[in-house]
Amino acid sequence: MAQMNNVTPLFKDMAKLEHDHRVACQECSLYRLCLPLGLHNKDLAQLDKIIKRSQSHKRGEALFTTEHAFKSLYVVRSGSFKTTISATNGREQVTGFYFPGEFIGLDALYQESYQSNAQALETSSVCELPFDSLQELGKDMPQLQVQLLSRLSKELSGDKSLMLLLGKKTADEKLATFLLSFSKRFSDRGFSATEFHLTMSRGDIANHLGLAVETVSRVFSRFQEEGLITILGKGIVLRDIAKIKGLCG
Amino acid sequence: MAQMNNVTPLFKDMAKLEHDHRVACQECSLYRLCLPLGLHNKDLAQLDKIIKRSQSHKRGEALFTTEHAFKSLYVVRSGSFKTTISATNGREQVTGFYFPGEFIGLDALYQESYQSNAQALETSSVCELPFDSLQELGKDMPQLQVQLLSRLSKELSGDKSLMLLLGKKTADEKLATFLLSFSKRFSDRGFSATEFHLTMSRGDIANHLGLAVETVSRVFSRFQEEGLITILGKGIVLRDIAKIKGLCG
DNA sequence: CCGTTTTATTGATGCAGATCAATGTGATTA
DNA sequence: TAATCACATTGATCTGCATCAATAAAACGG
Repeated sequence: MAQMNNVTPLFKDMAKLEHDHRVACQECSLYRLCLPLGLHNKDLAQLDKIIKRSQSHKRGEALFTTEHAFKSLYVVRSGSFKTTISATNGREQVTGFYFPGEFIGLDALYQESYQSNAQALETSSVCELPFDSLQELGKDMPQLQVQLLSRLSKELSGDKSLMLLLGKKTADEKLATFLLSFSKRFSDRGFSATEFHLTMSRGDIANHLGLAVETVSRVFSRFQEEGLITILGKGIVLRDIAKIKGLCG
Repeated sequence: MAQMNNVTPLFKDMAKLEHDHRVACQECSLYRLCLPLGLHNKDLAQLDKIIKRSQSHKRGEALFTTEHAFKSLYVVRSGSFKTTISATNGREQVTGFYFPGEFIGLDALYQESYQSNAQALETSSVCELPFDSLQELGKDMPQLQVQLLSRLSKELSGDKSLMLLLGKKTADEKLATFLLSFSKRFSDRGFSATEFHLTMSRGDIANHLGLAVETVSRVFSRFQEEGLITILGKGIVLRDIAKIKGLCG
């Protein structure tokens, strides 16, 4: 944990924080953001046993797709991922971005089949939770179930906000909201709330927010002219958070 | 159950199906769509004990709002509801419509506070599940937890599809998708897949799909001209499901 | 390191759907 | 059953953002 709180250099992003893949939950820097929160030591040890700590996934590599058989839930360990779903005609929607400590695959529980595709945005690693084992474990560990419910509920709540964003907000509001949401998530993880890297492409951002790439570029440029932010390629500095907040609608 | 499967008259909507508020889960016509599915008799009896079967809510009445203290989850028993969230500036987004057997309030679990407002669209009733009791019960009833997880996951999955709809679909595609989703939900409940009542206003539909009321009206009218549907006020007849499917994108 | 490809920016134009406006229709109440 | 009110339809106009087009600047592979 110390590891994370001490590191907030300019544009040092989370991918840099790779650590030993085998470190147990107790020692993991993500502990306080992650599933095991609130479990007793004994339970934690049991959970620890079923977790597979996978090798890293390279940028662009799929963690899973809707074609794969459902087997596991995943928690991001380092790096970042995006999830997408596709319409029959090939159009895609980026349904979410995922950072360390966040769950991927929760929408697969119902039907026990992946409903989306998950792809690494940079070199990233995950903790794999085989669903069978997790369910088995859950039978004698109500606290674990509660945690899972809580995670699902949190994502649900976030998705409802995204519906508001997609359905009712202007391009400016969408991007302001997007920037603040990232700011919050980075700062929750011990990083700067005002300076960070966007690990995804402008295309991914645009897609996620229901905009065209060109619009994202233009709005970012204008925000910069207006002194709200500074853009350095994928790096962003928030210069006036108050004003950005005012733009969220 | 018989009750529901036998009833598919033209435009007889679900509100008409009101039944004794005190009927137990075992005898409830919604059993096979509802939470208790898969519970043993003994567990079911226990669940039954904590459920409060509320009096009916009139059209427009709030089931809960974000102002209320979180206390319970709800399952629609008869009628229908909508949920909304509001932006700071007063704009609202209709985040969902809910029919018998469907859960309301799942996004409140995380934070244990209601994140949305729920309102009856017609005279409706619910089964109230006090969260404390539910959690208590869940400790010795893993199957119940699994059911809850499954419900949450289903809603999550639906919301992701809605993100695709809101972010990437045209007005025609949105409305075609909307009509088919309702067709499916009605037919799942033993009603006609081709003839049903829309219990919500055009405004609610428009809002939910990220459109203006006028657009909804216009597209419905054009769909009618093209022989896809027939409109009789709030009543809808789907005349060419295949073609409507083709329009969903 | 250079050539190639991908991604991002900036400008010019077009259009789907919003907004504005007027009228119609069905519900509710007295 | 008329009066009122909320909701729905239809037409005319406007606009935010998409799309098209042309560079520019990174990222990548050899």
